[in-house]
Amino acid sequence: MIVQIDERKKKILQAVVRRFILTGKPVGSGAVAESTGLKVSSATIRNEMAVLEDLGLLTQPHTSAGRVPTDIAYRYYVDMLTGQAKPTMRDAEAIEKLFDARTREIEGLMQEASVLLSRLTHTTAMVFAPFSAADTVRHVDLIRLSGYQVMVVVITSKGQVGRRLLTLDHEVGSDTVARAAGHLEKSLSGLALDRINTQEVARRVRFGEAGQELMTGALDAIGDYLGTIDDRVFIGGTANIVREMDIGGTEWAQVLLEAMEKQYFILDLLKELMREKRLTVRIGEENRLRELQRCAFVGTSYPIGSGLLGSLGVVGPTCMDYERTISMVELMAENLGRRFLQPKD
Amino acid sequence: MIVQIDERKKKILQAVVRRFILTGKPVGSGAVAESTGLKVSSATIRNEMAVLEDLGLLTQPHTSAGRVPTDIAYRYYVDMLTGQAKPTMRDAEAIEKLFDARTREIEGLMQEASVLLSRLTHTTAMVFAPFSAADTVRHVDLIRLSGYQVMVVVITSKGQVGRRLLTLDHEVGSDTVARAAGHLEKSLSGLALDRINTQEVARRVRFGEAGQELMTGALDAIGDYLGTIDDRVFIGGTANIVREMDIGGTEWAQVLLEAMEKQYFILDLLKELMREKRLTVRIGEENRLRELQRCAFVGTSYPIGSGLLGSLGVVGPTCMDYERTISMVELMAENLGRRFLQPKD
DNA sequence: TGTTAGCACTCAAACACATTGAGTGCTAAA
DNA sequence: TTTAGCACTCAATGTGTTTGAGTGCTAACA
Repeated sequence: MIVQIDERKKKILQAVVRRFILTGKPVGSGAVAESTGLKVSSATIRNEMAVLEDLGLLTQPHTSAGRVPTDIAYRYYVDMLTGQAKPTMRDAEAIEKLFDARTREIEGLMQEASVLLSRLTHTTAMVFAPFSAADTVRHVDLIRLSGYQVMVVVITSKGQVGRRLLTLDHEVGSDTVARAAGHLEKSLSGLALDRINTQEVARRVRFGEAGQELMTGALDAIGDYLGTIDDRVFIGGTANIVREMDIGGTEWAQVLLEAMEKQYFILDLLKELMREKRLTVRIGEENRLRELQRCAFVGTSYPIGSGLLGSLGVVGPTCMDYERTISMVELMAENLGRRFLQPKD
Repeated sequence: MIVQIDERKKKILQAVVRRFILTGKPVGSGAVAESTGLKVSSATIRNEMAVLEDLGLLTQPHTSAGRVPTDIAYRYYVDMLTGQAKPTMRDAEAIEKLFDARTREIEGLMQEASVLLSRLTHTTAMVFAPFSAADTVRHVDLIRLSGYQVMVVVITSKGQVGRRLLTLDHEVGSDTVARAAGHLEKSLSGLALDRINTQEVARRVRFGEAGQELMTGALDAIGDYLGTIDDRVFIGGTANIVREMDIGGTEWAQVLLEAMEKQYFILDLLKELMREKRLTVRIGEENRLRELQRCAFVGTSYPIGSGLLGSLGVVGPTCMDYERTISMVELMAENLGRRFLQPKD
C-alpha cells in the first residue's frame, strides 16, 4: 500500500470495484451513493472520486463517463479482502465429487481438476505437479515394436514413467533386445537419476554392431528422458479466454491461447508459485509475463508428499470476481493436497 | 456430383471459389471476368452465375452483392482438384526437420506434429495414434508413495504405459507392497489383456487386511486401465480458431474450443477416419458433429505398424485453402507413417 | 470546514438521413 | 448466344441531431 486513504474513500473504492466487477461498465457517482451505506450525496462522492483519480486508483474512459478501477485499485481491493472465503455448498460438493473415486489415473484427475476449476471461476485454469529429478531408477525396459523400432520405458521410484521411441539404422532381433534390456535393468536400477553415466554403462558390454547401436540409442533415450523430466501442465477452460476477453478484443485472446500452447511459458509461472508457498494474486502489470499483463492471475501451491509441492492457478480478466476465485483456488488446492497425502476420509 | 455443368460454368465456379478463398469477400462478375481466361463480358458471367445460383452452388449475401460459394460449391471444387499437390520446399523441409532426431518421446513428437501442421495450414490440427487393446501385459509394478498412497504401473507388450494412483483406507508397509507387486507381476505378466480375471487373481493369495485391500485396489486399477486404453488426441493451433473464425463471430469460436477440450468428441471423428483409410474432406454440413457444421475438416490416416492405423486432420473455415491444406495433411501423414514404420533413411 | 443543490458542460451511443459505389437483373440490339 | 446499356438494390460510409448519464464547478448552507 503506497498511499493511505481514509475510511470513506476505502468504502467508495470498494463499491466502485465491486460494481465494476458485477456490471463491467464504468461506475457513476450516483450508483456508488446508492450501493454504499454512506449518507452523503452523489456530489460528495464525486469529489472523493476525483481525489481517488488523482491518487491513480480510478480512471475515466472519457470525460463524461463513470469511473473504472485501475490495476492498483484491484490490488487495494484484494488486500482489503479479509480472506474469509466461504465457498457455497454446491461448489464445495462439485469439487469433492471430483475426488470421489479411489482409483484414478493421475493425468486424468489433474486434467479434470483444471476443467472444473475453470468452470467454477469462468477463467482458464492450470494445474501442475512437478516430478522431481532427484530420484532413483526402478525399472528399465526395451520393447521391440519392429525390426527398426524399439520403445524405451523408464520407471522411477516416484512412479514417473518415461517413454521414448527409438529408431535404428540396423535391424535388431528380439533376442538382442531382450539381452540389452536385461543388461540395462541390471546396471541402472536403483541408481540415482543424476548419477547415471550413460557412456560408462555402454562401454561395459560387448554386443554386435546392431546391439551396440541399440544400447547407445537406448541410453541416449534414457538420458534424454532424465534430462527433461516430464513437466506437463494441465489446462482447462481455454474457451473462457474467448468468452471473457471479447471485451478486450480478439487479437488479445489469440496471444493468450498461443502462450497456453507453449506450456513452458506457463510453467515458469507455476514453478515460481511453488517457491512462494502461499496464495498469490498478480494483477495486470504485476505479472512478469507480458502476455498476462492485461489479465489477473490467482494461484497457490499444494503439497504432494515428501515435502514436494504442486501448484495451480487461474488466469482471467482483471475485473474477475476475486473473492470467489480466491476461495475456489484455495479449496481446489486443499482437496488436491489431501488427495495426494492422506487416506480417503 | 449431383448436377452436370458445362466447362465454362466449371471455370467460373472455380474462379469464384479461388477468389473467395483468397479475399474472403463476395466475388462480383467483373472480378471473375478478369481472373478467368474466358473471353466474355461480365454480363455473360452474370447470366452464368445466376444459373449457378439456381443450382445451389452460389449465393448472394444480399441482392446487390457479389456471389459466395455454398458448401456444395466447395465440394465441387475439391472434387475437381487433381490431387497433384506440390508442397513447397520450405514446407516439406519444415516437416522433415520435425522427424530428424532419432530418439523422441512419442507424446512430444505427436504434439509438435499437431502444432506444426496447424501453423502450416492456419487451422487447428489434431493427431491421434490409437493403442490397441488386444495385447499382453509385460510388466506390473506397485510403487509406494506414502502409507496410504500406492501408484500402480502397467506396461503392455506394445509399450503402452498406464498409471493409476490408488488411495487406501489402511496403511500398508513397503514389504506388503513389494510382496503384492511380486505376486501381481508373476500372475499377470504375459497374459492377454482381455483374459485377465481380476477376481480370480485376488482370491488366490492370502494377505492381511491391509494387503488384501491393496491387492483388490491394484487389480481394480489395472482393470480400469485396461478398460480405457489411453486414447489421447494431440491438438495444436487452437489460437487459429479465434484468428480464422472472427469472421464467424466469437460465440462460435467458444463452441469449438469447448469441443476440443472434450476430446472424446474429436476422437470419434478421428476413429472414423481410420475406417475410411484415405484422405477425407468434409465440408460444412457434411460433418456429422454439429460443432463442425460451419467448418471444413480435412483428414487422413497413416500406418503405425502391424496393420494398425493412426489418423490426423485439421479443422478450419470452409473457405480454407483446400489445395494447400490437403497436400500438407498428406505430407504429414506420410512422414508420421514413415517414422513409425521404417528405419531412418 | 465539509457537504450539498444546482447548473453548465461533455461525450458516447443511438438514431435518422443522405451519399456512394459495387454489383445485380433485365432488355433490346448485334 | 453474347453484349452494351440502364435502372435498381443495398451495405457501407458519412453527417448531423438528439439523448442521457455523468462530470466539474460554484455558491450557499450546516
